[in-house]
Amino acid sequence: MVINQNSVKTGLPRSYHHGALRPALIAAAEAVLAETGVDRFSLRETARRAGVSASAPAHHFGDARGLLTALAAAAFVELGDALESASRTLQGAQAVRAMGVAYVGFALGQRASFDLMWRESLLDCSNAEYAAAARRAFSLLDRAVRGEAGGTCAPTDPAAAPAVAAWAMVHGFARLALDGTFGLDNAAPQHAADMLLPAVLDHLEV
Amino acid sequence: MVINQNSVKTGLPRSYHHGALRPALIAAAEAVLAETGVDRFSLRETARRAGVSASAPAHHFGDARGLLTALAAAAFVELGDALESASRTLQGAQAVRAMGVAYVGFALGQRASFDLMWRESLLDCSNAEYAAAARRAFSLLDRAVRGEAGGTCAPTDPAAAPAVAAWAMVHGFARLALDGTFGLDNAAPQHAADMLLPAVLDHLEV
DNA sequence: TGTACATCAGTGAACGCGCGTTCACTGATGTAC
DNA sequence: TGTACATCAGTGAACGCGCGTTCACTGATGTAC
Repeated sequence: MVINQNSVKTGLPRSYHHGALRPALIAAAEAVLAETGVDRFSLRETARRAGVSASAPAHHFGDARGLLTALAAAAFVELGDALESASRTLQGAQAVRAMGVAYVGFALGQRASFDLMWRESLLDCSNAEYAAAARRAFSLLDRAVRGEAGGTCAPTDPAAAPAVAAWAMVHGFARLALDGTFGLDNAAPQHAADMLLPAVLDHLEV
Repeated sequence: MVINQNSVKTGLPRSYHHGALRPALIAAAEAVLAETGVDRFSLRETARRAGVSASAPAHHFGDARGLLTALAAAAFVELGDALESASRTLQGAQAVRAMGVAYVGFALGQRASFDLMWRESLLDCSNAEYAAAARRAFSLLDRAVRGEAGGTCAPTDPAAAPAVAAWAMVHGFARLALDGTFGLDNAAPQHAADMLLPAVLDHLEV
C-alpha cells in the first residue's frame, strides 16, 4: 500500500486518498487536545490539522466520541507503561511509591490526556480497548500493592481496598494539583509534586 | 422593600422588578446544574427557570463565570459545614475519618456542585469569597489532622503534608467513584463508598 | 406632602460563534474473471 | 494482461443547534428639596 502522508507537512500535493488517515487523526487530535484542553477540543480543528475535510473523521471513528475514546484508551496504555517501567526493578512499598510518583508525573505531564481519561460524558466507557487499558493500569498497581495475590480482581472487590487506597491518594493528589489547589500558575502543580508528594506518600500505609 | 417573588411559582403577575432576583438565580442555577451536569450548564436556561430574560443575570453576576463562581463558593461553604458537623464531637483519627466519610458523602450527594468546585476553566478562582470558602474547608481538615498546630497554613506548606495526604485520599476516592471506576450505573459510587471506603481509610496513616 | 430626577433592575431583539453531523457526490483502489 | 465493477475513503456544502453577550430601551424605585 502506498502511503500518502498529509500535504500540510510535506508541501507536496497528496492524492485524494490520504493513505494513513487514522493515525494522522489520532496525532492531530492529541495535539489539539494538548493545546486547547479537553473542554475546548474540536473535531473540526482536528480535521483541519490533518488536512482533511470535517467529515473525513467519521469514516474512521464514527463520531467525536469514537475518536476521543481511542485517545483515552491510548493514554491509559501509556499510563500503564509508565507505571510498569517506573517499578520494574522494585518490590513492595518501594514499587508502590515509585508508581505513585510516576502516576502523578503522568498526570502533570499530560494534563489534557489525563483530564480526558476520566471524562465519562465524552467517552464510550464500554469500549473494549478503553476498558481493557484502564483495567490493566489498575491491575499493575494492585499487583505492586498485594504482590502475587494482586492484579486479578476488579477495583470493586473488597480485597482490592489497599490498591484502591493507593490509587485514590495519588489520583487525588494529581487532581488537586492540576485543579489549582497548590497555586494557579502553570508551574505550581510540578512544584507541589516535588515539594509535597514524597511526604504525602509517607502517610499511605500499604 | 417589597419582595416580588417569581411569577412562575405563584402564578400571579409579578411587577417589572423581581425584588429578589439574585438569590432566585442562584437557586435556579443550582437546579439546572444538578439536572444537566456541569458540562451542560446554561445561563439562558437558568434565566428561563427564574422567569426572567436572558440578559437579566448580567446585572447581578456580570457574566456566566460570575454566577458559577458564586455557586462554587456556596458549595465550598456547604462542604465546610458538612466537615465541621461530622467531626464536631470527635478527636484525632476519629475526626479525620468522619471528615473523610463526610467529604465523600458530599461529593456523591452533590455531584454537579462537586464537579464545578474544581473546574478552574469555568470559575474566577481569584474571587475572594470562593478562595476563602475553599481555604476554610482545607483548614478544617488540617486542624483535625494536626490538632492545635493545624488550620493556619496553606496547603502548599510542607507542614500541611499530613492534611494534604488525607485530602488527596478522600478526594481521589470520590473522583474515582464519580468517574465510573467502580461501575457506570448511578448507584455504583454510593455502593462503592459503602463497601470500600472504610477499608480504604484504614490505609491512611495520620 | 408633592414633585423632579437620578439610579436601579429589568426587557427583548439581534449578533456572531463554532460546533458536530448529514448528505449526495466522486476519485482511487483492488479484485474477479 | 485487460477490463468491469464493487467497495473504500475522501469532498464540500448545508443544516440546525443553543449558546453568551451586547445594546438601546423602559418601567419602577427611592431620594433630595
